[in-house]
Amino acid sequence: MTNKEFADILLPNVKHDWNYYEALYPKRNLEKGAMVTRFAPSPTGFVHMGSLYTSFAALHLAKQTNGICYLRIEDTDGKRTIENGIEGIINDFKNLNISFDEGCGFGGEYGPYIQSERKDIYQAYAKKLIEEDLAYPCFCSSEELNDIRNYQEHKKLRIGYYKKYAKCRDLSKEEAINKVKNGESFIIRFRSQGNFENKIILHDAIKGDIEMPENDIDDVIIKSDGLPTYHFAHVVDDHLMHTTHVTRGDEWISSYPKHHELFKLLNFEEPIYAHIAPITIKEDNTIRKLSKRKDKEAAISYYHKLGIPTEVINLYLATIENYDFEEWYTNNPTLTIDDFKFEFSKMPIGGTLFDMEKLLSIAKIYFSRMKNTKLYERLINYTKEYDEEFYNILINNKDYALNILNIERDIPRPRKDIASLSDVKKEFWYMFNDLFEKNTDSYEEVKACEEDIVINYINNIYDVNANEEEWFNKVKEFACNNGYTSDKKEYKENPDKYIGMVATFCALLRVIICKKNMSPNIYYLLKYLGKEEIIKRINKFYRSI
RNA sequence: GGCCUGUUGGUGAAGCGGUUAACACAUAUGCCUUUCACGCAUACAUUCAUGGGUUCAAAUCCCGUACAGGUCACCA
Repeated sequence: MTNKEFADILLPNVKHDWNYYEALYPKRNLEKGAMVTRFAPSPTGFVHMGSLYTSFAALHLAKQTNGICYLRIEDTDGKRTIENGIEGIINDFKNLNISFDEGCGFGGEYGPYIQSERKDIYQAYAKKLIEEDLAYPCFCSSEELNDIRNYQEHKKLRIGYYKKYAKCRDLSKEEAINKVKNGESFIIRFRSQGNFENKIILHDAIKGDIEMPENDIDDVIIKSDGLPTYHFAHVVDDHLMHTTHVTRGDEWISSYPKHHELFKLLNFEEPIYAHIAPITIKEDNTIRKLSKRKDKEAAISYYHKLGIPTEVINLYLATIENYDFEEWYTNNPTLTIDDFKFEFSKMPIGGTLFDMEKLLSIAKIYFSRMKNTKLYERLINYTKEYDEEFYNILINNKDYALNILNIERDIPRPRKDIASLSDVKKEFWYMFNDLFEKNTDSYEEVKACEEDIVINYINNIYDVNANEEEWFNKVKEFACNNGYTSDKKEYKENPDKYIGMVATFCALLRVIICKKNMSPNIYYLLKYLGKEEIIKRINKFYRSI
């Protein structure tokens, strides 16, 4: 029996031979240096921080080299695939405004991009290996495999299906065919040519050179359901789709020797690998990968609810992805992530602890650079979904709201007190009369003078049309004539002679207006509120003390 | 147990044989200011997990130890 006949019996329903697929997927016509990358998730859940982080690198590198980044679905394990998993992933990316150049849900010439639809392709290449005597059927049951394993463990041997422990490796074709005819189920393993004593080197784009032993394990390539294992699918797909750079989690490093050998046995050119360290989290003093199941901050929806835009998440991911991104970003306030040149060599080698505080601080910078019109627009979209009351107020008072949002914003060093869209209300609620009336917070502590003084100031001194400098000079003059001083030294020496400093008077005005000791420049607050409302608030304040 | 990786302040992180050990977040104090914020300044690693070795010189190179992480499936 020839090897070809043997292969035909083992894998009988293969439509095409591997040469067909080689011709079907010709080399890509891209400019020199263009990277072809991919993001290849399993459809086991929604897109989260971790997947975003990994896809982020692939997307950026492809984009900045005028290459291609595609989306491939790795669903060769039917048991783990969840319902609507594939649609879920595609929708998540679309909602995040992330678009792949090609792939599942995005079109392209190198599909199908769903592995379960590529069964014939994998089998064609498995047949090639069988024909070349580089793969063979294995009939071992899981019990037998366990026995081998236990024996190896007991004898403190290296664990695995290799050399003399590979029971089916030396089965003759006839023996194998008999078993097939008896209806015994089988899988296909590749016949490793490696030697554990030899060393190979993984030239990783992120981690540098890593030396490890050559693979000598006859790993499974086709499972009993006819679908490939990850290892085989990876090698076949990335060859056929002409991936130049494989970005994936660093948990794959230890299977590199297998992949290396498969590329060699199949005579494929090996891509460059970039193994990405995970984003981690500390729990009970141990460090583990950020988990979409356990960690609320892993879910993108968590940020959506808070009103933290995806751009902020991207900025955060960029700062951990390349160590010099953050500095670049602060020095280039007008540029965006797309203008930054990412490099594999600047990615972290070890896992990075997730830092919410850092993310929020990035959010503050992001919002501080945003124009009031854009902020308003974002706010409308956000409150429409999460805060109907505020939404209506914003819609009905657009120009006013725009003014409020612009306080200390359109200046060289804008305030940084908004980290999320939900913070806007927390920051500015008191500037909306409806919200102020409803508010039940108590006034923060402040040193008050007689009510008459404040009323007198508003009625007779305060001028809505004054500019900031005139306004302040008048406040100062008025305060000094009414028991306050502007002389710090003098005040320190004779504190009892005065109600306080000019600052004390301003603090009083602030608390009267917004109940809080912290707010943007009072000049603007007074101006936008108007005399009538200010007087109302003064009355309210003095009634409360 | 085998194989692989990492260990620099509260956190991230630069550093690649000679530096006062960058920078950012956080924290604290001070200055500025009408308040808060912004901004500015200062403080926070006498030292780079640890023990040895190489060297005139080591966070940086080598070896051991400890700790942490990954991986050893018909899961990806």
